Amino acid sequence: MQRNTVQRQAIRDAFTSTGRPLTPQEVHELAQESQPSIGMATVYRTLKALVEEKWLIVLEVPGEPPRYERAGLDHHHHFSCRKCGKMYDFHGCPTGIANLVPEGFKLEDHELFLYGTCPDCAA
Amino acid sequence: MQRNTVQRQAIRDAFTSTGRPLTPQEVHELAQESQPSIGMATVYRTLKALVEEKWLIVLEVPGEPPRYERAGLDHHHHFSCRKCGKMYDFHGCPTGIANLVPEGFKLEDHELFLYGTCPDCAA
DNA sequence: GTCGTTGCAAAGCGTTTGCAGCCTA
DNA sequence: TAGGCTGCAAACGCTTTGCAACGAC
Repeated sequence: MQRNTVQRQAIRDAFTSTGRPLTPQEVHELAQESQPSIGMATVYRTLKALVEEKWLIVLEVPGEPPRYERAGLDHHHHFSCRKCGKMYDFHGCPTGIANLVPEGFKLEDHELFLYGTCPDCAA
Repeated sequence: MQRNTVQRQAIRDAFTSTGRPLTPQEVHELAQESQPSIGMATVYRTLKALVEEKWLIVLEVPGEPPRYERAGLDHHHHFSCRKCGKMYDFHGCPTGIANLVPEGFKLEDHELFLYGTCPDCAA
């Protein structure tokens, strides 16, 4: 990512203005608001480049297309609301994860997804 | 699923003999051991049918193709080996998951994925 | 014999890549 | 001006679907 083009600025703006994890589709639609002729290939190439330079990270979600969000957040997990589909960050980890793996398995990392209802939808 | 064909029996055998979650690819390879001419289309169609009749359930994994495993198992989670890509079940849950969610969120379910090295690959 | 099932090939669908022209530095 | 970047279209990998032949009941 050596040159600062209007397409790349439009993609970065999509993240800074929304402040939530976005799918490539969402990025494309948001970027088209300022750059109507931008193509999906550019979106994918730019997302990949922004991940490589650690401006974005990939958020893989079970059963959904990958989302991208701003890098630099602390270790956290995600809560997915089953009513509105929005995804929220939460901090902290359950204790004793290391004790769960059977003999012989070497644990390196973990990923926890919580599902339920968010405050907005519970009201 | 009205007729019991040799192809369907081969697919069911793949699950009963391995006892772990399988990708469509793995199912195809295992089924080919007894039915070499079986096609991927049949695998996909049969997996879909077995899910509909609740003999299998779909296991969606972040960043990986979906896997299928026997329905009716106890509550459990999954360990994914980063070397060979195989997925294993393990039982038990970390404690205190309910305490992680912020005020106002209603927790209904959770999914935990562990990543590391399996005993076969650690050797 | 019926008609559910199969294998093949083609079609979809989201993502990646090749390429000629564009435009930033 | 050089060469990184873009848009288009073709290629790709995985999954689904159309269809004629097959075979379980």
